[in-house]
Amino acid sequence: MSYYTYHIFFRNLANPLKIRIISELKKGDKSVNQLVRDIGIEQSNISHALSSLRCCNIVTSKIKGKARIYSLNKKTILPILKMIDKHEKEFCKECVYKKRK
Amino acid sequence: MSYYTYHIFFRNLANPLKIRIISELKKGDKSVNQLVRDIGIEQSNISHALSSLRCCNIVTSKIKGKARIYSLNKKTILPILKMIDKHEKEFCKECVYKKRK
DNA sequence: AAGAAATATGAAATATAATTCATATGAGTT
DNA sequence: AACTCATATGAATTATATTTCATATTTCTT
Repeated sequence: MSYYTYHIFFRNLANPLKIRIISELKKGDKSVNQLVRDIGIEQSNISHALSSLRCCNIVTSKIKGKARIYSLNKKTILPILKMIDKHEKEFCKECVYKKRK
Repeated sequence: MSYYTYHIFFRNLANPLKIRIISELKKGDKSVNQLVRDIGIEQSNISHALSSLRCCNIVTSKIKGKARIYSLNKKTILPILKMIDKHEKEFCKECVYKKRK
């Protein structure tokens, strides 16, 4: 696969807001407004983030009335995040960066 | 796990040069100079990238004579990259971004 | 069809990350 | 200890990504 593809995909996971959105969508499907409320970040910002997640099929969406409901592509994303958790436990017991923030 | 941790980890995979390095190290362990030659990017640039990969334990290193030999942490990285390949085949048959570059 | 609610989009401003260049450090050699 | 080769590091520059703000679309409601 091209380096560019990885780049585009992982850029989404390298962004705290996008990870935050993913984490909200783990709990269940949500509209943009619900995400705005739950995360406390302004709407256009959330929309931009969603559009980037959508373009890699990390999330999908469907229209419901006036709203657009977003769902997480759990099949791909959950195992990847789980792997990183495992990696961290195994290899990053006392990494420096864990101390920040 | 903290959003910050994901951020730090995935930033490495969201960078074409770092992915390039990972891809070289798949083939086998290499010194900095070997990477410089094989990738054709200047030394300090490679070193900066390696330092960032090292800090997440995506690569490890050991000294051998004057050189420092880098190895890929295959246990974590190979399955993750494989997953993305699979994700792309399954969900991104005609994504727009694939047309670029 | 006019208005309102929900979301998306574009462009400018800002923040963050990558690259470059000069130089430091460290390990082997003479 | 001085020299050389290999690598690392810091700071400035440059490139890239994110945020913000204004506004456009879309769909429902009346």
